[in-house]
Amino acid sequence: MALSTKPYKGARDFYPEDKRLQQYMFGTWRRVVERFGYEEYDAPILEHLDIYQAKTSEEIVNDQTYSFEDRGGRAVVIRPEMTPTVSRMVAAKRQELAYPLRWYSIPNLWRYERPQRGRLREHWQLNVDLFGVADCSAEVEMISLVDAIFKEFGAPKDSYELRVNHRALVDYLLGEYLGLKPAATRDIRKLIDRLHKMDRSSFIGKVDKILTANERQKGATEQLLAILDAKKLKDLPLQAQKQPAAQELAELLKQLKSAGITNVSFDGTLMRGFDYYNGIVFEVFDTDPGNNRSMLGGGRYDGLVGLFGVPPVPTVGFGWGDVTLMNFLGAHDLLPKLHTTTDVYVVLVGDSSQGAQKVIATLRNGGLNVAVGASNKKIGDQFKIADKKGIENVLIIGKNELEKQRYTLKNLVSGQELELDDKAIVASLKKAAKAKL
RNA sequence: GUGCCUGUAGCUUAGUCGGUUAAAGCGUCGGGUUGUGGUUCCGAAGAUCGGGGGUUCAAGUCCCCUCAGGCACCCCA
Repeated sequence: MALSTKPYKGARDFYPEDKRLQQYMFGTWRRVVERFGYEEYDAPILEHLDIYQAKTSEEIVNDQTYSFEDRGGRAVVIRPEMTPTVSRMVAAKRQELAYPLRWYSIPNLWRYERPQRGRLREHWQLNVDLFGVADCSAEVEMISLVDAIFKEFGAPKDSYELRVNHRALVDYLLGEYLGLKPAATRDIRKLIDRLHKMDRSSFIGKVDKILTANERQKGATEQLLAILDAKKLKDLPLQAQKQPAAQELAELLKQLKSAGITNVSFDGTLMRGFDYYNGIVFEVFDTDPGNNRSMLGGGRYDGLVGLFGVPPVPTVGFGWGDVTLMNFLGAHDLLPKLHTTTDVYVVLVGDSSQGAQKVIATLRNGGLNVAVGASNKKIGDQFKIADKKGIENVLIIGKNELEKQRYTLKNLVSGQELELDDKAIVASLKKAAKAKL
């Protein structure tokens, strides 16, 4: 029986052309995030199980992690998300770090689940966190940063939508305003999270099952629907609008507006799955109907660092998956044409290999990326290989060239051929490379 | 974990009511006289039709099982 050539289920091989795209995406992420003053960190892919048990989400920890016992009997997990890890790192150096702390990472994460569109078992995720800012200027920065990344990818404003909500506002509305008990609040919150996947009547049916007869009689169902239908903060009940959480959201929207970010709106149905969020939460949706899941999400989690036995640090962060980003870029025709990093392919004619070494070294010392063809192949074949690899320039080195110390440089795109000495080749190719940028 | 759908050359697919040696495009490889690719022309290789069982004179085609993949749910990036 032959071995399978497929990669592990839900994971991807990255052939050079795939890797090129990945590096484009990661490079764009890095560039913008660093423009906002964020610094890159990293951590091991394995973590202790218990750092997720505290605050992630029950289902992820129990059913969706790759977890095992190591040879020393320790409960180990392949990280399913980065937030607990970075919180652990901050907690470990809680006293010596200079706040606010701006950190980012692009880790690969694993979750054991059935793969489908926009969701694999292994994915890479841009994680950006701002530690030490308690007011909503942190959220303003975070969302501005997200918006700047979209612009850097060339995304038009109508291709994505930012939505915001506030955990404390949700708690107030469900708890104090509607008067629901904590257990019912939690169930309703989970139900709201799935609201857009069902029709209104089945949603109402499920709400009625959670509510007590007394609550239903008092009109809690209708009140809940009215809240969820709110398109703006001003559509909410007056008492709710006076809540600090609502005022914080209003402040956030106001500041984003003056930053020129207008495709952001309040969405009372936005919940987010992780239990650790305690303040403003936000998500970005692709407006293409083919990608109807949230592309990235985040929010405030002030309590997580404190779980490691140090004073808490107010924190806002988000995660953005490479799979959802790739689907987005594809749907909106934003994938760039990417080329090999090799500048020139040397075609050796006959027995010229030894004589060509000096020229090749000169090109490489001059900063060019040079791949060398096999001299036992026919010239036409070497050209074909260069062309297939997408290498734009071919340098022919044979007897004639070595005698004259001038070599034939051919551009495969334009078809133009030049006879130049080694210094002139370096200058010419460097100039061409520069013009491309 | 639950449900639905799909498996035919490396890839994308055609294959009639079950009927002889399973077809095409792309790709790959070779060639169109020995120092020029991409375009073009000629040619070749490449498929036990995912696997196993069954029905039948006859199965790529029908039935069952199984494996793999996709989609949806759950959850989430």
